[in-house]
Amino acid sequence: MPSISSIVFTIKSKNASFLYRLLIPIQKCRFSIATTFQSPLRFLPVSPSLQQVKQAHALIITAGLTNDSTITGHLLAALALSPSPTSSSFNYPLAVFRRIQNANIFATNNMIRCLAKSETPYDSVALYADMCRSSLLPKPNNYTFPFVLQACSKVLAIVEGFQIHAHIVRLGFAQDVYVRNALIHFYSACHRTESSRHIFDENSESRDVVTWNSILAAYARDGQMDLAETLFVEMPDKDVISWSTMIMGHVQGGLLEKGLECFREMRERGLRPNEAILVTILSASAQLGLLEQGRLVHKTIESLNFPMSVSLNTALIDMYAKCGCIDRSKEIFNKMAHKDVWSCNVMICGLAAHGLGKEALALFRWFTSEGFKPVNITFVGVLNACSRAGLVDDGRRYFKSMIEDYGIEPEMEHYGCMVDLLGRAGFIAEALELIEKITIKPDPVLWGTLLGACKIHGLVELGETIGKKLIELDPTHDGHYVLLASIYAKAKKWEDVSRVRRMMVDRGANKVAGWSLIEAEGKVHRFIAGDKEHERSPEIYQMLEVITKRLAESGYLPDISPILHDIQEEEKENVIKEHSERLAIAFGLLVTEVGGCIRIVKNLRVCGDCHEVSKMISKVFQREIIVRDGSRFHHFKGGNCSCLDFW
DNA sequence: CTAGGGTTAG
Repeated sequence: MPSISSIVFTIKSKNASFLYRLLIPIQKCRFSIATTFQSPLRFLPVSPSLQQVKQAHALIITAGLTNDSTITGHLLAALALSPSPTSSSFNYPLAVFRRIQNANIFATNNMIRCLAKSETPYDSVALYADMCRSSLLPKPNNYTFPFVLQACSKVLAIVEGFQIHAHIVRLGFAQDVYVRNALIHFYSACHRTESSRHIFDENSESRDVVTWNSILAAYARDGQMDLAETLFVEMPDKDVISWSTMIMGHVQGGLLEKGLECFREMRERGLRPNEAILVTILSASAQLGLLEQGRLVHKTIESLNFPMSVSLNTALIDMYAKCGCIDRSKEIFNKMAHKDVWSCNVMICGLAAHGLGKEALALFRWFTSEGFKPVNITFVGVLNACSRAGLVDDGRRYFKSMIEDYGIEPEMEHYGCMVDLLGRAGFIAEALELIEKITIKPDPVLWGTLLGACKIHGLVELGETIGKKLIELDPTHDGHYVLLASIYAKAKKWEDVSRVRRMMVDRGANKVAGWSLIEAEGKVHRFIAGDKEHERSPEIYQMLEVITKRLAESGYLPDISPILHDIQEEEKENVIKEHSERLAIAFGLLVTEVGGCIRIVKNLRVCGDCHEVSKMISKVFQREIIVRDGSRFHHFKGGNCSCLDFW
């Protein structure tokens, strides 16, 4: 290693930018040695650490080159590309920039770039304004605009952006691809999608992949995926960003299947996904509960030798948890060398959803002992865990601790957890008191939760009061009618049941159609109640008969209370028998290997009778059945359920 | 020296 003085000597005797050669480790270079010797700039690593930049800076100082515009410009460029924050307490790049007496355009542009990436991007716009009016600063050129527009996009400086657009036109940079791309991005960030499109259309010659990607992103941000799709098909060459823009646009817009399909198409073309795509696709698989799809993505990650980051591991943990394999989630989580708040939150929430309240709380205790700081969502998981495990005292304690020890303002979700926890455990008065204490407008969801508690505890009168109130509040929400009806049904008040049912029909409440899905033979099979569309429908109905017969032999009597009362008794039994999850289970028994696990995903909550039947099937047919319903997991095994019939 | 997506939890 040469001494500093010899380096300085070398620099002085050769040229200033030669020092990069000495500073940057060879293995971090972007290009081969042969090309790097021709251009010293290329010795910069892709994103230098702050320490590396400071080493370079130290050498610049000792070499007496702090007034050199070009070398300082390179230093500022390195700072802009550095991943570490450079402007927390004092502005390091600005201090460097101020050392130059007559900054050239190169150094000034890089200063604008640093400010645009800083925590105060508006300063970037301010410096641009200075450039325009001060004779001490150079005039903007084509490189200036992408940087300053990036700042405008970040802080949504619409008016300033408009003015800058005018400058661009006046100074004759309106045809520059980079400038145009930056403008499209700026208008998109300000939700001026039509303006983005206008710039895109203005010049069909001056376009590159980024131009196309920018307009795709503009439409995706605006939720206009149909228009994005049209352009996506039209565009000449697509890169990985084009695909990721489309995939993420679909998934974020709720078109989960579309996102998966787009991913499949990309893979068929032999393209390598990036991390954002993989995380998004795992999230889509998780939301849909498609375990096989999720597993396929996991295998893809492995076969690509993709580097496993914390976020990718977190996405996998979440996917396995939401697809019913909480054990796989635990495995991945335990193997992770580095964990963060997010991965722990996902794990805590996953454990809670699977009814593993005690494990969730144990993890939370580990989490705090490791010095992680819990956030609002952490407590949603913790309170849910308490609720599922029936740990009322712990729940009260954690709720208090959240506010007092961690200074987290409770949100509606936290109150929801508390009302659920108290109501479920029978502390109805306390739950009521809590709802009434909340000064902000009480959420119908909270009352709905309490209504659920009334159902569990058979509180007809209170349920009636709350139910009526809720129906009045939102007559189009079908869930409230259903809950109220089932409260009446539980009390065998059949007239009231049919009255509420009729009311629901008359007022045209948006009834959400219930469905259940199961993955088998590489396909997703979705059933609705009484479904006869499936190609193996006859066999499925035969299987239902077999189930009914074998359950009857072991003493099962169907509970007809949850359904319409004004139909004949036998009919009722049939309607229940053909609930979508029953069809899915019957199909599962047909197609999965003997003794294998059956996994079902439902959009609504499991009804009491289906819950009972699932338990019985798990015993009589000796099958593990895992059902993900609208709010939690049920693991049926040997005649029991993990939710302990408490849901 | 220029640009684009920035994902994941309730």
